[in-house]
Amino acid sequence: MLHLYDTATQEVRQLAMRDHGSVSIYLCGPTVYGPPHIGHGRATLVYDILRRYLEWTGLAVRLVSNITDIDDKIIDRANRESRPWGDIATKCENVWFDAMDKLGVQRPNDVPHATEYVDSMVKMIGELIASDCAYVTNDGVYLSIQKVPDYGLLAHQNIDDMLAGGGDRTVLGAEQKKHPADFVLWKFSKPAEPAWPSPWGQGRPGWHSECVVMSLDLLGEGFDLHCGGADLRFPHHENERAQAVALGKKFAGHWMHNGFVVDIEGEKMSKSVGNVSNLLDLLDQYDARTYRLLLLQTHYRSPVRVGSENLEAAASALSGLDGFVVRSAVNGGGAPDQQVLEKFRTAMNNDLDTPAATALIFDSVRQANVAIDEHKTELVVSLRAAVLEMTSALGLFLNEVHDVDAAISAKAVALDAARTAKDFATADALRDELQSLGYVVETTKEGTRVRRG
RNA sequence: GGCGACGUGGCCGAAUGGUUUAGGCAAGGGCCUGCAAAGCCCUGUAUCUGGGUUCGAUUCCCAGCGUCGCCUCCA
Repeated sequence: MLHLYDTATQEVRQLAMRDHGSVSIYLCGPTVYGPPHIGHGRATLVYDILRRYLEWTGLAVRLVSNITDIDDKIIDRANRESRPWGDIATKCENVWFDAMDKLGVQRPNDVPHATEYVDSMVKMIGELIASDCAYVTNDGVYLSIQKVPDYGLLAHQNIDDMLAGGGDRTVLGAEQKKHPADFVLWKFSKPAEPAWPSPWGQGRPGWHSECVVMSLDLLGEGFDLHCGGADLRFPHHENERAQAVALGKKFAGHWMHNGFVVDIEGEKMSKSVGNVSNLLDLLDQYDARTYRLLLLQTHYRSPVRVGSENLEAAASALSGLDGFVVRSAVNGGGAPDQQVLEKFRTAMNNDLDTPAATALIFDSVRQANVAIDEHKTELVVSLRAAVLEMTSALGLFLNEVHDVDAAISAKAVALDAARTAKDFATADALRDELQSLGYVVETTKEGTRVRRG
């Protein structure tokens, strides 16, 4: 059974399932006001790997991930560029899913949008006011965190301590709030801003409300797992939870947070610092699988440097795996080595220990390469099948087919002919030509094999 | 100021109270090869500093130094 670190309890514990045989997961999705950066790529890849692995073990997974399509930043950009805010949200969402497709990240089962849930949020806020957990000020409706007994559970800090520090920061709307940490559920709109009706005045929902309403609507109370980047732990997830607690509803049973992508200096990539790298640029420069492999070689809770050095190293490793799959192709299939798969499960069930899992894959490849030389066909077949099984469980799909066109294949045939005729000058020229075109040229007894490097 | 994470070989990155401390990339030597490439084999005497606990610590405890994160929009 899968054991995962739970941010709420600060321990690795078994992921309990509300419904036998299926897992309900809510993942906080993007606010669509700009291009996705590589940090978004990490989060989505981590949870894509989790999802694929769970499905591989035979579980049914329902993954809900939202799109925040109304937010101050979207409005700001719309104002700056004199464009309709909805236009920005729609375009950014399209760019987002294009990037996800390229990354090989599967679509969530449900993609709720904040704007589709405004009525539900208004209803929820009404309930919170009715139960005296929320109150109206001159600029919106706020949740009173003092009504939430264990507020600070995910932050692992009591409110007083949190407020004691960071005193140099301005508290938004402080003069109207009952407590500095109270957060906005509904923001009254200014003229010309997008607005929805509510009993308290025209406005728009606050950021933290949508996920509560959508997760409870689509997954129901007490769903299994809530995940997102470590920066969402507080205040976003804390505040989501606070609303659910105030409503008297059972919320997520387990909280999972992935670590950051950091820059070359080791600093977190952050929009406010301005050191973010565009995910689309990375996808232009590298095979998308390279990023997935790099992340697999790092534990999901550790920070990871995504720079050219690490990406190049992962690219070389990936090339080796692709080469293996082609080299080890033999006629007739076979069952995967069960011992290897058992080790794989053990690693993955241990808080998604993908570094150990990838080490196992590389070990299996090496053993299989030895078996090829020793003509131990059965072993080759079972190890190869295990490697393909594991990599596909992680969403790392290896190139099983030669992706070379006829002209290139013809050169490989000509190269073999030249070698047979001991015309090494011609053979070397052909090989240089192929290599300069970016191909890896492998000489074997069965003939020259050419593949993309 | 509060809370938390971390400091492992040339680089990345796991694990662990003790005979043989993953894996990847890079490097050197070898096998193979017409020569290469790919693959395989071998090599590098890695655990921030100082104390403590222990028969024994990289691992546990304390202190120090350093890095990073959260406390504010952020995956």
